[in-house]
Amino acid sequence: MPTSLEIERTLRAAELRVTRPRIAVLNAVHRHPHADTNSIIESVRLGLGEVSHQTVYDVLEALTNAGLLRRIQPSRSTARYEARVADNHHHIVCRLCGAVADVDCAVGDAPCLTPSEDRGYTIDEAEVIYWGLCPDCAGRRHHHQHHHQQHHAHRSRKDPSV
Amino acid sequence: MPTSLEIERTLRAAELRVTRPRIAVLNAVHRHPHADTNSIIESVRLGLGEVSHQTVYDVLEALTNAGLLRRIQPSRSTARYEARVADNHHHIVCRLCGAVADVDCAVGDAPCLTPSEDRGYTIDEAEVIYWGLCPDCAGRRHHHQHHHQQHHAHRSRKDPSV
DNA sequence: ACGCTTAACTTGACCGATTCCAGAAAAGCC
DNA sequence: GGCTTTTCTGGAATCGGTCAAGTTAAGCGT
Repeated sequence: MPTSLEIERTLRAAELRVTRPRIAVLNAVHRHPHADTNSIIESVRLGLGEVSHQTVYDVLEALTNAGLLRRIQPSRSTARYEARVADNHHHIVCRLCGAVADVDCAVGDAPCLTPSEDRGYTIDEAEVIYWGLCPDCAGRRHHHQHHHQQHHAHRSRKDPSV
Repeated sequence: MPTSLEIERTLRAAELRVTRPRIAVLNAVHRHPHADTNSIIESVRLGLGEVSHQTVYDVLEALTNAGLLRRIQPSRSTARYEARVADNHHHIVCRLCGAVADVDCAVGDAPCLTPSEDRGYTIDEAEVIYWGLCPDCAGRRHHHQHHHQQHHAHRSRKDPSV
C-alpha cells in the first residue's frame, strides 16, 4: 500500500497534476483491486465527502491513459480497475458471483503476445480471461445440486472487489 | 452458410423450439460474425418485418446458453455474437475502430486453459483478446501523424461485423 | 507572492444498451 | 383439437456511462 507521498510522486512522474480526487481514486483502487466504478466512487466519497461521479469517471480515464491504472471489463460486468500495471498478469472470473482473482502469465513473460496469425493487425497487448467457478461458488453449487443456481448473478450481494 | 434445414436441425438437437426469430437470429449471426446486438436486430427485421428487440435479446440469450452462439464483449464495446463455437479460437480487436478478427489458438488445442496458478478456481474456458490496430487504422494513423486520432472511437461509422 | 493559462471539477441533462413486467400468441405434446 | 409451457410483444424502467457549459484551482513564469 503506497503512502500519499508515493502516490503524489507517481502522479507527478506521469505529468499529471496532483489533486485530491486523483489521490483518493488511486488509494481506493490500491485498497480494492478489481473494484467497479461504483465502489470506487463510494470509497472516494468516504474519504473526501461529496465528489461528482463525473470527476471520478474523468480521473479513472486520465489515470488509465497515463498507465497508472488498468481497466478490465469481463463480459456482462461493468468496468473494473486495478493498480497492478505493466506486469502482464491475467484474471480468473467466477461465472456465478463475478469475483475476480489475479494470475500470473501462463507461460512466462509475454509469450501470449504472439498469436498463430495476426491477420495484419499490429498487436500490443494480449489479455487473457479465465472463466470458471470460484472456490465458494463451486462449493455452494456442489451442496445444492438440485436447487437451480442463477447463471448470471454478476451483480450479487458480494463485494465486487474480491 | 448453413441451410434453413440445417439450422432447424441444430435447434432441435439443442432441444430448443424452432421459431422464426430463432432461425433469423442464427442466420444473421452466421452472415455477420461479431455483429453487435443492434446489427442483429436490424438483420432480423430485414427478413421478418417487425420483431421486438426483447425477443432478439431473449433469443440471443437462449442460443448462447444452449452453446449455439458465443458472446464476446471486449472492453468498451457492446455485446457481440458469433456462431463459431467450441473450436477454441480467439480475437484481435482494433483499439481505434473496434473491428474484430478471428485467430486460432496460439499454442495448439486448449493449452491456454492452464494458468500458472488457479487460485482454487475451477476453470472451464480461457478467453484471449489481442489488442492492437487493424491494418486500415494502422495505415491511416501512419499517414496523418500530426492529426490527433480519436482514441475511443469504438462505435465508428464502420460496419461492426468485420 | 501575483496573475495568467490551462487543465480539472461541478452540475445536471442526456443517451444507448439492457432488463423488467404483464399480457397475448404459438409450439410441442397428448 | 385442446392443454401446458415457453416464447413473443410492447412499453416502461434501470443503469452504466457520456456530453456540455460554466466554475475552480494547479502549475508556472515574473
